[in-house]
Formats: sequence, structure tokens, C-alpha cells
Amino acid sequence: MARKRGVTEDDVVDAAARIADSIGHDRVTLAAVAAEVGVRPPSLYAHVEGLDGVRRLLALRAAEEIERALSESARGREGTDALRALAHRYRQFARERPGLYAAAQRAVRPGEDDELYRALGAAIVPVLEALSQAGVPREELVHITRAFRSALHGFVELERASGFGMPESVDESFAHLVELILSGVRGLA
Amino acid sequence: MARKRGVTEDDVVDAAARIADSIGHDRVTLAAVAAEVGVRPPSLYAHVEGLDGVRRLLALRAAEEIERALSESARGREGTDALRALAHRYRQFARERPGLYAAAQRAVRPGEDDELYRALGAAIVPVLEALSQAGVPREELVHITRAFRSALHGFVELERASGFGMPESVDESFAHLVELILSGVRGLA
DNA sequence: TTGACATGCCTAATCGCATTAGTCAGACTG
DNA sequence: CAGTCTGACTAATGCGATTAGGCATGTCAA
Repeated sequence: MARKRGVTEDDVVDAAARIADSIGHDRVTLAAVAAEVGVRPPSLYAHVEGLDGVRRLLALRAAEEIERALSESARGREGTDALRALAHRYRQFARERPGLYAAAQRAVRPGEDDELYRALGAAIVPVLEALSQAGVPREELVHITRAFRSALHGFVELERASGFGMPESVDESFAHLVELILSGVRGLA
Repeated sequence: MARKRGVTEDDVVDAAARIADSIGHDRVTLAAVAAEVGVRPPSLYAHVEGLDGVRRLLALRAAEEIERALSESARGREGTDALRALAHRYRQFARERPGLYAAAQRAVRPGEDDELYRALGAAIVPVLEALSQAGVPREELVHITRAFRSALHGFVELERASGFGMPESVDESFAHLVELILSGVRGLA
């Protein structure tokens, strides 16, 4: 009754994203995706390059959305304000879209799959720009960006794995972490 | 000729650890482990509780080894010296035993599997102790421990995923990150 | 309007891995 | 020496990925 036009690649990625966010990135199987889009598993091969292709497209989608979320959060802010906003938005994204966030953690080396490599790199450009704008000297920029990103990613990852056993507020810990990094940034600027 | 005494649980975990470190934690399958210990897959069920059991034991093993490595690295040092040593040992461990390190990232919540939960928590006790010894006030201790651990874990994780595309030295970035955290610690002590 | 062609989905079949059931031989004990 | 326990094995099931081959429907030119 409904679908005359067939399934598209976007439909597949949308379905995969829904599954990833609801039951986990590791539960994204072709069988599950096929069921979600209303088709038999083999039919997906007409649209994507197998399971690995789905994961790759999901990583690409994740990179785009993270980049968008981050740049929006920094828009209109400057210096450490922008950085603070970026940090909190980063964590918010990871909590709201856990599957998509996980999809973005795909390991890619420069040689293979340049498109994905570039997209994942672009996702943190807003952080780099904000740090630069905040006055971090050029020689330190890459190091500080790595530090900032490591802190955010590590926190979010440990939080997801329920690695924080103590009763202290996790929100407060995150705020402390962000301020710690920001004071380091101020020290350099 | 050799094996009269049958396979033991430890043999299985040893084999799984070898596989994890050599080809990746996600490639630890019962089929691979069975081949490694020289037995058919179903035979493993006499020693471990399926694939999930192997992963759990591997996480337990990982927690022990991380704890041992960290406490040894801090032994005989004090204050920020101890913390610096811990940080570098942490990264070294993750690089040398990637599969075991990955195994320790298993998500566990307090209710289920208290033994593993406690073991994973114990792994970072050396960090907590060193921070405390370095003069971090009690109210800040948990937050700073979380920050320290987040930074280390995040860095190591991004490094593994080849997330650092820029040509700048990754060793140097790590050193910067550690010093940034340490200056935060000094600010509190 | 019609028939060749392309598109997209389907069924059938294969393969690898996890897991369960049921069997068997050898080591250990009384 | 017989009984029993242990630990490995083969057989069988189920699920997910993937490939091969076939069928229906919609497009488009003559």
C-alpha cells in the first residue's frame, strides 16, 4: 500500500542509527536493519556494501552530526565560553545518541578510506577553532586539542561503561574536568 | 606425549589473552580459543561459561594486571612523580597489551557481577592513592581521580583508533596532557 | 501501446560460530 | 577389579552474513 519507491541508502542508515541508539552499536546486524526497514537481509546488498558498509556509513553519519552539534554549540560564543559549551555539548551528544557516538569511534588509518578519515577529523574542527580563537599558540594547538578531546572522550566512555562507581555526582565531576582543562588553556593563552 | 592433565580455566584465559593481544579483543571467539588450546569448541564449556564467560574472565585478568602494573610503577615515588609514573605506565600497558586493555573496558553495573565490578574498581586504586598522597583534598579526590582516568583512557583509546591524524608527536602530546592534569592537581594540593 | 531492459526484492543455499545434547574412554577410588 | 567421575568428542540446532539466481514491476523508446 505504501512503499512504491524502494528503500534508499539513507533509509538503511537511518534504521541502523535507530537500532544503534536504542539497543547498542554492537547490535547493529544486517538482520536487524533489514527487519527495521521492512525487507529481507539479502535485499540490503542492493543498497549498501554488507554489514561493514553499514557501519562505515553510520560512522560517516555520526561524524556529520557530531560536527554539526559542536559547531552549533559554539556559535556566538568566544574563548573559554565557547570551549565550555563545546565540552558540554559533546557529552550531551554521547549520552543522547550513544549508538551514533560509538559508530564514530571506528578506527581508520589515513591510507584506507580517506573520505571517512576526513569526516571524522572534521568532527573536531570546531574544538580546534575554538582553542585557536581562545588564544592557544599555534605550536600548542594540536597538543591541546588532543588533550581536550581525550578528556572528553575518556569521560564519556567511562561514564557509558558505568566505570564511575563512587556516589559523587558525575555531572559535577565533568564540570570539574572541563574547568581543569580550561585553566590549562588559560595558562597557555 | 604432553598433556595428560587436561585444560584448565587458566589455560583458556591465557589463550584468550594471547589472541586478544595479537589480533584484537573482538576476534576472541570460542573457535579461536579452542584452536589455541588444542581442543574442540564444545570442550571449552567444561571450563568456562561460554564466550561471555571467557570475556568476563579476561576482564578479571586484565583488571589484576593493570592494578599490578600501576602499583609497581608508583612504588617508591611520591607526589606528582608518582602520578607521572602512573600515567606513563598506564599508556604503556594499553599499548603493549591492547587486547587485555580492551577486555578491561567491559561495562558492568554494581548489581550484576560484584566480583568483576570490584576488580575493575581496584585497578585504579593506585591512582586514587597517589592523588591522595599528593595532597588532593578529600572532597576533590573522586572528581580528580575521574578526571585523571578519563584523560588517560581517552588518550589511549583515541591513539588506538588512530584518531590523531596530525603529524605532531603523539608522545609529546601525551606528556603535555599529563603535565596539564598535574598542574591542576598542584593547584588543589 | 508494447516489448526489451533495468531495478529491487525474494528464496535457496553456504559458511562460520555459539551452544546443547548425548556419548565414550581413560584416570581415580574403594 | 569394578564403579564413577572427568573431560574430550561428535552430532545437531540456530543465527547472522553473504552469494547466486530468479521473478515482478516500472521505464522508455519505437
